[in-house]
Amino acid sequence: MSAARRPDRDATRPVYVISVAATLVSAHPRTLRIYEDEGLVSPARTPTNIRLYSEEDIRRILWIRHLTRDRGVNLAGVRVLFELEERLGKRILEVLYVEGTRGRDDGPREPAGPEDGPASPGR
Amino acid sequence: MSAARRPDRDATRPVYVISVAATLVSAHPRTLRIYEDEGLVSPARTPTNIRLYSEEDIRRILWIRHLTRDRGVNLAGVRVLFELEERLGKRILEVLYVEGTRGRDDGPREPAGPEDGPASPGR
DNA sequence: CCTATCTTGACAACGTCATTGTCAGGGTTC
DNA sequence: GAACCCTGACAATGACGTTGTCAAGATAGG
Repeated sequence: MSAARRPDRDATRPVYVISVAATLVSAHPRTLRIYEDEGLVSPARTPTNIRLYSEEDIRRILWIRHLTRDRGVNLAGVRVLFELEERLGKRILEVLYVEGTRGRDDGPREPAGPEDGPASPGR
Repeated sequence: MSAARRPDRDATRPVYVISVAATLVSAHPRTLRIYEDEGLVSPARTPTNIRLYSEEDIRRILWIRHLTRDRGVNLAGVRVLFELEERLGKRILEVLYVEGTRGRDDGPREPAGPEDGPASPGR
């Protein structure tokens, strides 16, 4: 599983409908719609207006979940952080994970995000 | 010394007691103590345990006020932002102000760099 | 000495927020 | 036709930010 190296399996490819996406991030569909209303994530839409989340969208949402649940940051804070990330180039948040995983064993392993390991939520 | 031109006017010099500091940032003394409990600011203390805020402390607090009141960020978010700033070296927050002046010109001249700029919140 | 201000700790009120949940009326998918 | 999606609304729950006060004691300055 998780063998995604096919070119056609782009992480930006919209594939998950909201119920699946919600399951993937352990949140209520309602919550995902709220994130979208708040401008924190922008899933693609089918020609008939159905939301489709890509792998990147999922990762971005996992960032939001991490920041809000583990760090106690509210959505306004998440917005500022994303805004900052967008302005300062890329992954500045990744720096947080190094500390977020508490424990000083400088393991070169992946920051171990909520699940797969966060990658910059570039939209 | 490599210090500023005037040791007497060092921005790190502790001078304001809590009531004065509270007035300067338009907050209740209680609020400043909370900021300290949250580890967001660390004013110096006299040998007899009285809090003394420096100009830098004041600026740091003004940042907190701006982020919380104008941006809606909670204290947990402020903590993450400060942490990020500390880790990424310099004033990353300053970037926010460039955009912060967009939309509503709330331009809080106080917090940002009316004098020297955010001057990394230091500790 | 006296009075104002400081200290910590507790408790509370007020408004806001994050999240989940549901109900409605209607469209889409298979 | 059943299961899912859409938007919009309303609400409950728990937590947070800020201000405010009360207490009992230490400190500063005239």
